[in-house]
Amino acid sequence: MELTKNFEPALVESKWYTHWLSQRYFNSKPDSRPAFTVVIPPPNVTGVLHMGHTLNETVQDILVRKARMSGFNACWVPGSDHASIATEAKVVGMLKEKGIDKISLTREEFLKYAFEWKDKYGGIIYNQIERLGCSVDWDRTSFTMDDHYYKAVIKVFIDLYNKGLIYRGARMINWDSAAKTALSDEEVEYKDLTGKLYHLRYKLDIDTEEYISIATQRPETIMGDTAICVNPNDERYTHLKGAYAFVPLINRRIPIIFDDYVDMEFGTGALKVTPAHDINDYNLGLKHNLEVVDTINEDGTMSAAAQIYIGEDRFVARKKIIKELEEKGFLTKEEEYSTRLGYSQRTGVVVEPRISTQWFVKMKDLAEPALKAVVDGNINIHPGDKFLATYKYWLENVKDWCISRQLWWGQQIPAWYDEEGRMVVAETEAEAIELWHKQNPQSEIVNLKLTQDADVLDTWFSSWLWPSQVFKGITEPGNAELRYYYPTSVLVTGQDIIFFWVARMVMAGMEYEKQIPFKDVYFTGMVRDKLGRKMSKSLGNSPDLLDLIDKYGADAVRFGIMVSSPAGNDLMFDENSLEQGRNFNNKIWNALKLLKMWEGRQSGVGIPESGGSQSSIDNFALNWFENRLNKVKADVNELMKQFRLSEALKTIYSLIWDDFCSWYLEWIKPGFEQPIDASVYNKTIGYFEELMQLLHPYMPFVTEEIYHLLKEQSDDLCVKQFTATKRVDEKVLAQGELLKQVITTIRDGRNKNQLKPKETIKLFIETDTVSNYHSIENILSKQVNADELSFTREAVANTIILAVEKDKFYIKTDKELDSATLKDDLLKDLEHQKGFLASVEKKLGNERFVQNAKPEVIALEQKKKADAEARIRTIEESLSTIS
RNA sequence: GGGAGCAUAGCUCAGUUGGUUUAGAGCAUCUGCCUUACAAGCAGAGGGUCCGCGGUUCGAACCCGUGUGCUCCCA
Repeated sequence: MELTKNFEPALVESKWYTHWLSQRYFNSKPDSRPAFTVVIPPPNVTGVLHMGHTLNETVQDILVRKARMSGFNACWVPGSDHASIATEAKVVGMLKEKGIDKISLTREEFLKYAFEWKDKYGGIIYNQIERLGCSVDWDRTSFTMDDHYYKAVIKVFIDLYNKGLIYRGARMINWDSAAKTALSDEEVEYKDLTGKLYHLRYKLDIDTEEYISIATQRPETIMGDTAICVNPNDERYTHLKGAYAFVPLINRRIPIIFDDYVDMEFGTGALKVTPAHDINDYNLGLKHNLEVVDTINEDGTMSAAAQIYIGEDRFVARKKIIKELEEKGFLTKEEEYSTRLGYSQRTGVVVEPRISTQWFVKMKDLAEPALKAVVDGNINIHPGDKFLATYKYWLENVKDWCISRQLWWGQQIPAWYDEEGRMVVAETEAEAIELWHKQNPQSEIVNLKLTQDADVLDTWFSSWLWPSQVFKGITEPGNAELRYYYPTSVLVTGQDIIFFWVARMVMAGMEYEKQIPFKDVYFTGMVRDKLGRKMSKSLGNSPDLLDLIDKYGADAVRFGIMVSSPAGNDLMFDENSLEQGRNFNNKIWNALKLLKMWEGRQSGVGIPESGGSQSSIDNFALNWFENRLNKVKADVNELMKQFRLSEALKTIYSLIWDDFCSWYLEWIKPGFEQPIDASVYNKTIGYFEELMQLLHPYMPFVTEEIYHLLKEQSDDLCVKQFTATKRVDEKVLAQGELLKQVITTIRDGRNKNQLKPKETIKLFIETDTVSNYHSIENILSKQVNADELSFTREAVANTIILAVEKDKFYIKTDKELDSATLKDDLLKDLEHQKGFLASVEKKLGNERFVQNAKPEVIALEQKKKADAEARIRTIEESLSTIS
């Protein structure tokens, strides 16, 4: 079979993904094996996968594939959430393009459009997950608006309401005036910026022409002022007890009130109180029984209550009001002021604090078990040191969660109202009517008409049930699948949704399953661009995943993102690392091509006894590589257990590229057109298979392809089980390291003396331990192109002299040597060695060191000393032969 | 304003209870190679005041204090 010059991913990827699916390798059913369960954090249906998702999905696939190959029944559930606000905005936009106004539709009609939209665009992310090679169980794909899921959300709402953990009330909430809905605290993003502080004077209602000045950032809210507040200890204002002032422009008469909440130092020491538009003012208003005048409509325009600029946008109105205040002499001063503004995470508009009747979840009781689960170590957070504190802080200071949204796309709140506003909470209208009658037994109404609450629930109020409801844990409590798969094994997600999702999932898990939802949480970092900016849709700095896969191949993308992704740290994404991944593919591909060349040129059976130089090479090479492989397998297992996936990948990369390709294959490579020993060939194929297996979780496509090209296979790598690691012979590994070091040192010596690769040398070795070299001398001469190798007891004249540990190497060549350079190098080395020796001697000469240090540490220092002394002697002897 | 984290080679990062031959890797750079698997490659090399200062210790990249700079979370 003719193999292409380079590895070509495109065909291979679709071929194997289709094959894996047809074999149903990714489908899971409960059986006698232990379960390894992962639920995909639901990306929302509005988007495409950005690099952050790519990292997440790759990490999950690595863990899942590794588990699947290690005796676990791996179950990875894909899915997406309905993203209430974002999706509704997109659907409204799409309708607008069609000339349809949302208001002209009924809720049912609108939902039909929304589901159509979801079916059309929601599939994009699934296609991307597939292209990445993710081994998810597609039969289990879940969506937060599926029928059973909808029911679960409603059931939980009713349950929490009946437990008194959900209540309805008027509170100051975060209002998104673009989406026209309430937001939770977590959906508000604060940005620091420089604003302006306007000093305004309010005329006092007294006989003389006297004013009181206040400072505000929001002059457009003055029409909502219902008091001016000063500190009772502020002597500037004590004479104003019981006085009134007039709001500029509209002349409303408002009282001067006294409260030590006001900071005397800030601004003018007088505060305008606008209870409808500021949370602190609201609280102040409650305390002092102030009127609430809401001057801003739900779309962010001025309301009739504002009396002026009615219908104008709040920011336009601000400009006009400032101008008018200035013209009429109320504006006395403007100053720069650094402040913080809240923006809606979903629509980007400035969030308006607004008094509104909404539904809330009481968080305190739910938070306690969620906190305990993590503090007690039942859930392990990785990297723990970094996020444990954040998690704890949030739960210890958690506030009630506003869960109602003034939207249609989502689970409609199961609360029902009669004409007088009396409310019952029930799943269906019929149940609601029944309940209403129970609660109002004296009523004689026959044809009771109830109206359902128009609002829907926050998307996160459905996502928090995810680990349990994807197995129908809420709707069919305690079912067999739930018992098998729950708690899930590990949750992989971005640190940015630790509150939105992780903490709340733990709450829901503890409340409904009485159990943690997952054993480990692995937080990936944020993906940033080369300039360190977070990749985001709005910045447009995230590359398109499918483009990257087309350009480099899925394996290379997976490699690139993992190799630069230390656990929990942000990663600077650079296409450079994908190139490295592609090159790695080719390296492996070329190793395959080399083996294919040998396939038809095998000789003999079994390794011959000592004799031919190649067979002695083979003996050592096989022995060494097998040990090396087992060592790395054990290391990789350990690293992966600790979620150090990036390091594990680097370890495998180096094993394949350096140990296997650069060293091992070169050692066993037969001479030009020479045959390879059949048993060596077969063992090498076996090693190659194991390497592919080790790498498979990271790079599934190229490894599966090569596994099948190596030889006729009866199974697929994808489900091939890892074998136990064997004991490692450290002595062989050490000998291998010595060999590598000697080869490198001699090659360096050759280079420095400008010996061309083709020029042969004669190598003399002076060593106390000749036996160390017996098994490796043939490899050595092959690798340094020596046509003669012998051992010597004394220095050889007119040679390049090199040293590794206590052994000396003399390179004899026909070429004239540059003795000056040689001498310089030796002198430099001598200086370094002497410095090193001095530091060791100083340590050993320190009485307190000898007294306090552990014996093995002292022994080590003594060995360092002896070695350094030996090296110094070698160098000095060498110098004397050059002179 | 409160809290957390980070600072090691040009870049991105390892460095696991303080002692692993006076700090390691990948990428980038430089030198030499079109050697028959691979130039998207091979063989080598150079490159560091472990952020500054102080302390603990026989011994500090590592522990403590402090300063500076950056990032994130919360108000």
